[in-house]
Amino acid sequence: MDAATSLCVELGFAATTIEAIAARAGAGKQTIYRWWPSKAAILIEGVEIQRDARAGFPDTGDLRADLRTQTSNVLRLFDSDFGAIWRGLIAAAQNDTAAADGVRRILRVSIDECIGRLEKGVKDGQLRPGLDLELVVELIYGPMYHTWLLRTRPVNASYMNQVLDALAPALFIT
Amino acid sequence: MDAATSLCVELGFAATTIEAIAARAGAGKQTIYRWWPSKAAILIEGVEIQRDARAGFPDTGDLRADLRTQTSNVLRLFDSDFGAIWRGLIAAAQNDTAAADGVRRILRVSIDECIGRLEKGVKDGQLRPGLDLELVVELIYGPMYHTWLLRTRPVNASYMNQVLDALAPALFIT
Amino acid sequence: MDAATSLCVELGFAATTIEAIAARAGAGKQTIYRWWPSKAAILIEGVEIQRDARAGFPDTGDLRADLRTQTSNVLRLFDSDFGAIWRGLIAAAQNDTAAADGVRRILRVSIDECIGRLEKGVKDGQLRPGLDLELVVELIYGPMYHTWLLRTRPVNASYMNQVLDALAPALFIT
Amino acid sequence: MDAATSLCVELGFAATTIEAIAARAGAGKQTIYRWWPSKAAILIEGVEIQRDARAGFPDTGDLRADLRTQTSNVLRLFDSDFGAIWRGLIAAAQNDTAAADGVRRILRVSIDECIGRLEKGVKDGQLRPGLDLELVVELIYGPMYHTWLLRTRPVNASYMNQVLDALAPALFIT
DNA sequence: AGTTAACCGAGACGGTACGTCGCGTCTTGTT
DNA sequence: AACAAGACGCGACGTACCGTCTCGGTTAACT
Repeated sequence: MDAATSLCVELGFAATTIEAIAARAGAGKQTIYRWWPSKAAILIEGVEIQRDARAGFPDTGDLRADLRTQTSNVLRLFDSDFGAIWRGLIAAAQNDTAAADGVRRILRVSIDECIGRLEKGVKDGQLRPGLDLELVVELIYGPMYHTWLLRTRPVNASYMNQVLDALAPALFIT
Repeated sequence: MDAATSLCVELGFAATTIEAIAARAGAGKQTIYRWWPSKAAILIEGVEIQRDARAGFPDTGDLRADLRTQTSNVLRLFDSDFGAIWRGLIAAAQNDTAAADGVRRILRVSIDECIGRLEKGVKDGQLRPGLDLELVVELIYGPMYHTWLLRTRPVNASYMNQVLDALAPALFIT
Repeated sequence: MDAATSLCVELGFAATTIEAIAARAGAGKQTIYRWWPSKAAILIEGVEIQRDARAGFPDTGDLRADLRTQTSNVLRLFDSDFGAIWRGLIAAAQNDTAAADGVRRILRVSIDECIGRLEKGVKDGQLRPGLDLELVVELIYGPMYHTWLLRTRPVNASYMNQVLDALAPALFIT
Repeated sequence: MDAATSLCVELGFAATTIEAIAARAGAGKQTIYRWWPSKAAILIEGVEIQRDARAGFPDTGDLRADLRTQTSNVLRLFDSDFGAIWRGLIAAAQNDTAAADGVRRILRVSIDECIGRLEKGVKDGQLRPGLDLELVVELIYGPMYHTWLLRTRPVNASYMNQVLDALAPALFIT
């Protein structure tokens, strides 16, 4: 009954209760507990399913442009209903090991997709060789998450362009 | 009654209740509510007081070394009791505007301190001129928070050295 | 600050708090506690003062008529604001010895006034001699309080006339 | 959980809290609230159950003797644990409509039992015909409740004998 | 006239109980 | 057999008052 993610969108993560999810889903609480150990687990599964539906990393041959496209897509996602849920899950992960595992599992896939594209960039002679690509992902997405989670200033496409431009001398060839 | 931060350290942010804080502090619940609107507010005040006690940014004249020193100090802090509280506050900030304001207020000071040191670095000819220094802070601390909050891999001094080294071509002169 | 009896009238005895009395009286709570040990004590004093203002038992020479007049007056009192307070005090007296003393003190005066009139009735040859007059008071007022406190049916002047008529063979001479 | 009436006996009505009742009953507070709206409601139900267990009015054929027996029984009850609870309930009824309804409901049964016996007394030619029997009940029990609730003097069997003797000319034949 | 003490309003304090909410477990009746 | 429905023991919530306790500020009395 992932239609219960709707509650999370309507009321926010914190105000979403398992009781309400069960009621909204027309299910008994027990049934919920039979399938998921916690509220976070339900939403993680929801996110994973939705994620599988969404496709991978763009590849037009121009790495820098693709990174711009992809970060812009991610930001659009963060601005949508998904953003509220993702925020809540990251928050939950700070106090709940299981949630942290779920969050990490979700991120792993996205990071690996990104790393895959970066590897192609190296092959294409667009990305400096010898870089720890996991680190490159963090250099790019770190500022985004920092600004998005800590709300120090608005995060949008132009912000990410600034980030990518600033990182350019460190990452890209010519 | 900031000695109630001890509970947060012992039990974690989520398991810390205002009831327990009051009991530990030998105070009535009402007294707590008279002074702070929420658990987060108490801890934010505690963090701010402690922060005021701690000093500012190192300045040896060598910007890169100072950044290494400072990030290393911050990481040590994150590994200490403070880390658990800070984690909890950032989590709370995701679902609570007031907490978010407090977190932002705390961060602002640290960021401004960092920006101050970066400005000196520009004057000293160690940092590239023309950079948005707020952005530079995010380039440096973004990866740190990303990795620390999302727990994708361990964060330690050597990790931050990697980050600074990777950023070097983008930030530093020669 | 017996103007605080107004609160009792407005909100009922149970909902009247010493805090509210103090606020309404424009006094500090401490000042209230300096003068009275409890809410009941305040109201008892208020009742006593008001009682002293009201006069005694009617005496037209016709005992039966006087009893009708007096019971009717009492009932009118019970229907007024005083009734609500008196009800509350009697209730409080069930769980509070001090309140019980106050209630008994107030009643004593009224009962003695009634007994005084009854004694005159004996002298006048209207009341059977040899009766325990305290008991006679109870025979008359007992049904009234029973019906008023337990609310088994409406109490009004005609009810009291029935009571007096029914008691007549037991009390009055011809 | 009528075993919670024990608390009322031990501590008195006023000092009995729903919290303590729940604890003593080994139940959650919510469970108490699910079944009864207030402390008074619990005790009323307890009294009603106990009342159903106790039998009705004695009938030896001698009305006056039966009234003596019954009032004496009632007084013994008032002196027992039940007395404390009944006192508290009558007190509560003064400020609480629901409690008043409960008290009235309980009384109704007893009054009707008494009226039943009085009717037989009329048939047997022991009680004056033409009396409002409801009123007769009040003439008998009114003094008892008056004296018991207002504590103007001790109530005991000999007191009730005095009452019945005094009422005799008004009520009984020969 | 200046100082001092008593008393006051205001309201913070440590508590206790309130009535509500949601937890995770359990029982019951239905399909 | 799995399910919805929801009761259950529990624990924390945030609120209301309790009775006690400082606080300043204002009188009033007495040097």
